[in-house]
Amino acid sequence: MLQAAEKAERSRLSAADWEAGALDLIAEQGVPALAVEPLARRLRVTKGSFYWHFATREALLKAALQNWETHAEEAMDQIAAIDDPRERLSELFRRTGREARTHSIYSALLRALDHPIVQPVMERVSQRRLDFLKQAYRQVGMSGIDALHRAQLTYAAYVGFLQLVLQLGVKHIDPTELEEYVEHVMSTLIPQ
Amino acid sequence: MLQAAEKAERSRLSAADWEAGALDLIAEQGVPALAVEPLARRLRVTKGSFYWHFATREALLKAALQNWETHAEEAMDQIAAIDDPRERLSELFRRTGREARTHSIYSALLRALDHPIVQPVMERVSQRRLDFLKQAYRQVGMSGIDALHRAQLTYAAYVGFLQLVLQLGVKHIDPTELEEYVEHVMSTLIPQ
DNA sequence: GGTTGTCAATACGCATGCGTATTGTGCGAA
DNA sequence: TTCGCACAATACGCATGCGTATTGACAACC
Repeated sequence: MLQAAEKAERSRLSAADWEAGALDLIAEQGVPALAVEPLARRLRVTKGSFYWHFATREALLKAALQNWETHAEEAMDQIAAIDDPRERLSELFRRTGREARTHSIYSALLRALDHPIVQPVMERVSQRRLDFLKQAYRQVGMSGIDALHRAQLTYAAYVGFLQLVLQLGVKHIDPTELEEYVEHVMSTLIPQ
Repeated sequence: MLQAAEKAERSRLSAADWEAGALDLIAEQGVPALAVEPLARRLRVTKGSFYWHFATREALLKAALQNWETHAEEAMDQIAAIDDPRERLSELFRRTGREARTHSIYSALLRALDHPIVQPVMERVSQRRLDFLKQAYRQVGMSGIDALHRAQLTYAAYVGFLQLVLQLGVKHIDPTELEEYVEHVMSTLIPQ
């Protein structure tokens, strides 16, 4: 993180710097907080220069989400490379507890699902993850319909977990407590 | 629903009318969409009269959330009256699929968890529901820590489900398909 | 039938955000 | 050295939202 801050040291900014700063803002304060003037202040310039890089605020949002989506897909591909489906699911669950930034952005995008630019991105990412889960559950022996439902249940649990922990702080992310929770989730959702 | 619209027929409005209209707006477009001037237009008056009833926009939000919280508690109390814990959990799950408006508001509030007025309300409601779930799981024979984790998992699944269905429309709320999903969730989360 | 209380309209001032237009500046290439 | 490109600052106009101040209207009550 702080990608934006470090670049801000340099005298001049590129489009990539603005995109990184946009993701920082989204992660910290959500999509509605991504506004041109506040972001410009953050990057120590005025908004006058922003419009050299992007036509509109929406263009920046689109570009930033594109970056994030690519990053999210790469992370998925890594896990998908694990052969044993049970091991793959475990790794997926465990990673959810870590990688704060990626999940911060995901959580922020969840809260902006009604936004016309955010929605198609989330639709694609969610569908990929659901397919991923469904396939894994099939490979551990569940029927098609059961695998689909279990995938939906798992994904819903993931989404709700993010919402509750990252936003509400229901539990204060005590690492060992989190680990125990993840173990419970795995033993409940992954058939033996 | 349409509580606001029907009242709008009358010549003069009360604070309760503004609160009902506020909840309508929140349900339909989320907390950020609750603004004085748009709401006034909706109610066919100008904002000049709003400030006779409420000191600030925040005061309206607070009052509206108070109403909702009371309503949510009453709904919970109804289910809590069911003796058999398994039956109680089933009823809870099944109701989630219905009652669109209550859950629309809940979903909207979820997306506004960072708002200082929304947060304490959601914290209370969430804690009550978690306690409710935990107690039910204990009564069907789970240990304290397992019951807690299962309650958290259940609640996260509920929250995620709302987010995905109401906002993303991952599945288009086909009633029979939904029923099957709920059955899967129950058989997965409620121990036999 | 006049007075009062209750709601509503109008008209402000202020802040923030978007997008545009114009001008300025520094660094690398010619 | 100078020219020009790539970024940046300044200064607009416009829209929307908050909150205030003032005046208006209508019904109930005396």
